[in-house]
Amino acid sequence: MAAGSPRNRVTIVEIAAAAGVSKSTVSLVLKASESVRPSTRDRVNAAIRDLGYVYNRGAANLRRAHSNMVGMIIHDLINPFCAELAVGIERSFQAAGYVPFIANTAESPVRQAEVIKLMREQGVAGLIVSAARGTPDDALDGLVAAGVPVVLAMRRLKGRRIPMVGPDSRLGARLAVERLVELGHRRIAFLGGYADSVVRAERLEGFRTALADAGLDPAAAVTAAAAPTRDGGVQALEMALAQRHPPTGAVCFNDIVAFGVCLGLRRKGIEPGRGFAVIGFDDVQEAVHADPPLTTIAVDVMGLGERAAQSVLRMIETGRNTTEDHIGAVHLAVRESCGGPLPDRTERRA
Amino acid sequence: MAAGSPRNRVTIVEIAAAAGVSKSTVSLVLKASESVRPSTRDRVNAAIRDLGYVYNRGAANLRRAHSNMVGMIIHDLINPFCAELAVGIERSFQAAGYVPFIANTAESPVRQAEVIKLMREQGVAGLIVSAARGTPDDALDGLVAAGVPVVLAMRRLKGRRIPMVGPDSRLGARLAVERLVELGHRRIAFLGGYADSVVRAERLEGFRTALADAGLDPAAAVTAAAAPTRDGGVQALEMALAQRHPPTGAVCFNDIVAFGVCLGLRRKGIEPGRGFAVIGFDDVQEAVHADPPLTTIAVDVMGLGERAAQSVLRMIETGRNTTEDHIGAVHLAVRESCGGPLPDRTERRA
DNA sequence: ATCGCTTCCTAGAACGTTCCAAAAAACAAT
DNA sequence: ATTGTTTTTTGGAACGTTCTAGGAAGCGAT
Repeated sequence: MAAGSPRNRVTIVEIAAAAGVSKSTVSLVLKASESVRPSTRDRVNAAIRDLGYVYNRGAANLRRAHSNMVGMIIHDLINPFCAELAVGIERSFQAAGYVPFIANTAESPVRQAEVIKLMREQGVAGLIVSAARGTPDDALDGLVAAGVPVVLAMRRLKGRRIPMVGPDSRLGARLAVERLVELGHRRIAFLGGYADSVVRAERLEGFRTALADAGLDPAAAVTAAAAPTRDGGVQALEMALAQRHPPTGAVCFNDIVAFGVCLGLRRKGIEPGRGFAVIGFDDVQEAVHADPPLTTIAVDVMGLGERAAQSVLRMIETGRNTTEDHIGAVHLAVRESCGGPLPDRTERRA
Repeated sequence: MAAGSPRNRVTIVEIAAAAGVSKSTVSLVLKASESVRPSTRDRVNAAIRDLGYVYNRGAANLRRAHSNMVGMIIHDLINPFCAELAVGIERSFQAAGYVPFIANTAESPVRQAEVIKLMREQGVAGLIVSAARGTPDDALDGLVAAGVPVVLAMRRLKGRRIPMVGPDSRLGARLAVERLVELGHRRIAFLGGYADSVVRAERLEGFRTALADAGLDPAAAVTAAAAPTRDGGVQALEMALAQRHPPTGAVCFNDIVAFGVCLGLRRKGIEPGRGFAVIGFDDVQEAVHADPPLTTIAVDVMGLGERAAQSVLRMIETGRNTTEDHIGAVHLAVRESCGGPLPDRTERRA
């Protein structure tokens, strides 16, 4: 029967004794080896069931080349975009027979360093890191030097050849600008995101070149940095509207900022989508349910997560470190927050 | 210098050799023992730094009574409420020197069983489980029989004496009803949540007794079950409004449902807070930023998470299993979605 | 019977820590 | 110097697996 006295686990040797075989045989049964006679296998499995045996991975990892544990370090789990990313990654690892563990750093590089240390001590076979803001560029050097496969998500580390997966920020920003230009806007702002953010720099670059290509002056465009939060969106909007020639539409750093911008507009009596066009970035699940539904750059987060997981798995299995990035496709999901005609159905994701 | 050939880790013995001491001494230094002479300690630490030693918890756990790893199993990480809970729990464990790992089950009991098995194999010292919908009542029996400290979050398991932490659902629902009654509402609905949900049953019970205490007929009140999502909120609202005597206000299963209800109202040309009163439950971070800002039952998620972590830690440290529940305090956060006068400042959390 | 060949099973040495018991070193008091 | 006491240090046996090499059983052919 189940049980077993608490605090004294059943081991492989006890199973061996109960089944009348050696511990080696039990080990073979555990890894579903071909070369053990069916009758023996059944006897062992019965003992495993009867004694309530629990496999001890810690002990096993001591002998094996690498564990089956992988880690994902997320810079802000409360952010729905990150949560979706984490879940996408987790799913792929799970499917591949690895055990994924999530840790949150809440944008603290200090905390991140601790978590990385702990993951290493725990013996992770690979790691996906969505780096906290202000992460020093050498934060992962130890890990990489030790040969642990690492893939960065979203945020790059300067001067390091660590593979990275993320959406095509430049193209996304360009698509947003093109849409607004098409709708007749001439004064377009870029709102939100921390000024020191690498991702923001990329989106801003796409924004500016698209503006130039459309014959507009990038230097004249309002760009307001602010925290990538709803509050930040409100602030950025206020900054933008306080200009001499306020913009008539905005590309936002991400959806959360866009929500804030919509909120700020309403507070000023302006209806998003009618008096002012708003486009977000990411296409989080709420975007389609927002009021008004948010026009945004859809990035297929889950797909990005799967891709990151695949990269790590490949590195683990081949033992070789890729340096190849994966820039995910993006597309414009047209909804109501930017005005203009709508597509046939309000779409969601590719 | 850093490095060390990949795939061949530095061990305690090598540190010992480098520092000219025995491995026992290195072990003592690692656990910051008092009884090692400072000069020796420094020598060892220098060797640790120079050789790039990484502690191997797997090996250590083999000898020790229990590991320092704790697990949290969350039924839906994409749900902001759950994410906030997870982060709160994580923080407490971290502060106590334990290593918390998050796993998401996406409401799948099958997945949950796998995850629990993996956590056990990994040798967790304790576990916090926010059970997936449809979890069989015996899902944790093995864990409990083996003496692993477990605390349930939010959802109880029938017929088991496993401690649980969660908000005071009955009181919360009552506070919401009392508010609406105070504002003059007579036909109040309860919207959203799966019909088979234990949490919903509790909230519904509080809703009904409060209604009865206010002299209203609980049996006459509309209660519409639906998925606890924005879409579910929209559906539940439609059901409610289709009644012969439609309600004039609603207590919602949670904030997400409430957001859906607000959305549905707008689509019908009704302004939440003016034509129809909406009260949510949980007070997720978005509630205060929603449009209109959501009146809701604030539950202090982070506090709940901390409390859950404390319980597990106590069980780990004392080796005894509590069976004591913790029902967290709740209070009404009055904002605009229910109409009526506002407090001085739009508040957030206790 | 003995020999080869499979097929199935096993002893025992790892793996990197912790911890007990006891040795060695350091110091203080004679 | 010797002794006693306290402070430091150490050998070596665990812990629960995996894995290599080889042993035992079974079986058909000589």
